[in-house]
Amino acid sequence: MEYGREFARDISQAVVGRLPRYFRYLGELKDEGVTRISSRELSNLMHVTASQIRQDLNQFGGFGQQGYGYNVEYLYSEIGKILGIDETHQLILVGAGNLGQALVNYMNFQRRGFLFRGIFDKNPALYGKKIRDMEVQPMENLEQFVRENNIDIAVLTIPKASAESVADILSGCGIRGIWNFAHCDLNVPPHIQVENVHLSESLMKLSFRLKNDGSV
Amino acid sequence: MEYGREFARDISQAVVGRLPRYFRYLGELKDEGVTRISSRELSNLMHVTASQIRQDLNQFGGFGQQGYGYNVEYLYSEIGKILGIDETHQLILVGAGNLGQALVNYMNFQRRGFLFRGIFDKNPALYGKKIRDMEVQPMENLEQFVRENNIDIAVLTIPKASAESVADILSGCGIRGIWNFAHCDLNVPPHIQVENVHLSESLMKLSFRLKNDGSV
DNA sequence: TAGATTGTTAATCGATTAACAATC
DNA sequence: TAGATTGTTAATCGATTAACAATC
Repeated sequence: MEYGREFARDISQAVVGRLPRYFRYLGELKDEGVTRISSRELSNLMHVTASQIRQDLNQFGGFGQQGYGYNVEYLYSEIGKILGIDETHQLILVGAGNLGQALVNYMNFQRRGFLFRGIFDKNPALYGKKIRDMEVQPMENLEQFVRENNIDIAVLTIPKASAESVADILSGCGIRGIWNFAHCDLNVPPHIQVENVHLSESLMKLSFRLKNDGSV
Repeated sequence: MEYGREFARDISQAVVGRLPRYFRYLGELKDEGVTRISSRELSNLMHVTASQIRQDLNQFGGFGQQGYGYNVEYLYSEIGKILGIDETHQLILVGAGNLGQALVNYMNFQRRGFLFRGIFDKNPALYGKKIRDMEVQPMENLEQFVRENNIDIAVLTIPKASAESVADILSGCGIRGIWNFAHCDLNVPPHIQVENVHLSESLMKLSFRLKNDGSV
């Protein structure tokens, strides 16, 4: 089956947020050689209700079979398609600091078809530095590079001060999504998708729970 | 005002998830010298409803004043207390790979009172390596170090294969929270808080939106 | 005081769970 | 076929928004 625009407009963020986790569990089951699983078994494994699993999956179609359950390999592959990771994505890194370099060197993304094609930084001291077979380029090259290499996704690991202006440049040259690690929200046109990873906010949530839920 | 256990049990995750963002905006307003703000103004800035802001804040008390709005500095400081970042936290890093090293070198956490005290790895080649004035230690030292230094939070940047066993060790020696970057869910006793940062899942969500919401 | 804006209750909306008929 | 389990509708629950009286 093929997935795309037509139906997905009204998939709630709650559902989208759970899909990668289903994908992860199904991948592990597949690796363990499990061939079929019922929503009930999966619910025990994942600590969510079987109802929710069936409800979520049925947003995209009937992948199961009454009396049998779900074929693990098939469901895994279908969710992969829904998530769009049956296709490869072209990435660039903007901001070659510690975090940026760590992300580029992180092999797991490549395995899923997220391929880094270029690295940019405004610090001249880094120009030409090789990180994973790519040389850090000056920001001036950014626009042309994105156009010429059909880059889909820009990974933003720069200080918030410059994030907004870089996002503007990116928006203007055909990028489709921004994976934003800068500590700010980005204002971009609606056809550009932004996924934020706000690490300090994540740490603050943990801090809150330490203070409040901790040691009952 | 002091915050803590007694009331916070029933604060929903939705609210907790928004607190750090309020905190960020208020911090910026404070830095800009803004002294007061109404829920309506803040709502325009943050693109959420004024109702939600007032509703969220009133879970913790009445911080505003009718006819006036909220005092920025006061509200900022109160949310800081609610989040528990008026106190310092003692952290260790477990897993001194690229990502782990990047996190340790990231100064922003320190600014908020999250202080790295030790670094551990199971790779002997790294023992003694200095990262930000700390030497990488063998895993054997972990338990004693946590106890002796009153470590609150362990940052887990290790492969999923060893994550569960390390989480078990940590659970047993007085750690209170785990900031988990490993690609798996952790089974820990209920008094231990886990905050997951699943980077590949975040990237998959972006991929989904690229495929589905993209270019209307 | 009059105007503004909160704190809070009530109404709405959406997401989760339960139930069960359909069906493999 | 009988048993199991889905797909899907209906019921419940929780979160968001609207409204407004209280009050600075």
